Amino acid sequence: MIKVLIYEDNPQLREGLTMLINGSDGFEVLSSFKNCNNVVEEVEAFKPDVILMDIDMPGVNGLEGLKLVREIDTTVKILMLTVFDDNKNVFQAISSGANGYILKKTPPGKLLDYITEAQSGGAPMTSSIATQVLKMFSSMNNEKGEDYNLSDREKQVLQLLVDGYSYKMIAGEMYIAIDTVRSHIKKIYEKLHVNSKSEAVAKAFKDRIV
Amino acid sequence: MIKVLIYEDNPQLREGLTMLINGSDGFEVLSSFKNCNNVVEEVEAFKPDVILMDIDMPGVNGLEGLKLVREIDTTVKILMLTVFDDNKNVFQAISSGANGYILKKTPPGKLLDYITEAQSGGAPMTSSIATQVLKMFSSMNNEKGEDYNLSDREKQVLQLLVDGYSYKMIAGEMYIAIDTVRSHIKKIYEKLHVNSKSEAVAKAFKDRIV
DNA sequence: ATGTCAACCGCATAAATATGTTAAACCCAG
DNA sequence: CTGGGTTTAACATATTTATGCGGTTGACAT
Repeated sequence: MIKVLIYEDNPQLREGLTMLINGSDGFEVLSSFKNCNNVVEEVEAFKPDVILMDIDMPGVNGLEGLKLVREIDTTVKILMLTVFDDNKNVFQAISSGANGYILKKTPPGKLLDYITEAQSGGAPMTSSIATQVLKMFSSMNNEKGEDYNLSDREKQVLQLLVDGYSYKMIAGEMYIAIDTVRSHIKKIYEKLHVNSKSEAVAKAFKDRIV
Repeated sequence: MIKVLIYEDNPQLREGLTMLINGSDGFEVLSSFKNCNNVVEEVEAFKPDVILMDIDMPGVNGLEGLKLVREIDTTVKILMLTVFDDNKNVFQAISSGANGYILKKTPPGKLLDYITEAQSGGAPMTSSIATQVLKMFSSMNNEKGEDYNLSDREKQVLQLLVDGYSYKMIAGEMYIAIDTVRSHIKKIYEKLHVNSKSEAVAKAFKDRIV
């Protein structure tokens, strides 16, 4: 018997979900709520296996609720429910520890599958959500920005700058004169189109030069 | 009719997949190969809708094959097939632009669903894979290191430093005196245990304060 | 009421950085 | 062998940054 808790502000949908789940063998809705205002106490009291959590709710919304629950319980499975496959929310939810992310238009039969899947350690996702997740991932690693074609020596200097070295320390580290360090850095600034050390460092991080 | 190309070194499995797919309405296997040695030419010649790509193959393996195909065709759907839900490979594959990642133990019926799903823009994943993907994501964003408990104003100053502002510009932007900016920055340095602007910027990036 | 803390501001000085110009030595490709 | 890029280096100067000290105000908690 999978014990479910529901958070959903729309009364019709809340009732519909409750009936669907309660009417199916092996599932039981412990209770349902229209917001997350007391989510911590409720989860502690009911000890559910799976939580269905709407994203858009008045009061404490689903994303905040998710974080609150995760602070006190890292094992309960949490399925986020939403109408839109909105990039920002998806990212937020999965980095906060949601176990799955499904659209409300999911057919009832599928929903039960998803709950079961979540309960047994899976990560159910509507395929449009999964697509988003993959896109995020590949964009995170493919945007390696322009190639500023820094020379070897310049890359080395930039690396030391990023590590917090002063000109003097770089000169010492690289066995060259401080004026040479200046020369290199000026060249680096030209190539990166910046004009201060901290801008160069920031750019190095952003464009993953380091 | 969804046109499929198969790359799989095991002859039994290759034949099995071909028969399964060819024997189903709406699917057609254009051809199948035991490695990716000529993958570019083959994809260009057959113009498939979906490619089933095994990961472990002698010669050019599936991950390399994936990259090669993506260099010449960014629209064909590529489903990776594997025996293990190995973390490293999953990461590699999705950052190289795979559309889905499924285990070989997937039942035949499901496999056809997955192919259809991929063809229509979805991102089919076995649920164990999906779990991995979510885990990767949350681990990437939860390691935010210590909390340096910067005040609101200090965070704001740090943000502007990261954006490459000088003290003077920050003063202008925040409508405060430059000496106040100095005060804030000194406090920030204390809290972050650094003693230069660029170190602070680097730390801001590393610890995801920004 | 008293203490703490964030936020604000000023003055002074030393150190670091940014910018400019110039130039020798080297290697590589056309 | 000539032009281009890299690496090295020096000199000069203006600006920015780092650090020290000091201070007022207002909010908030004990």
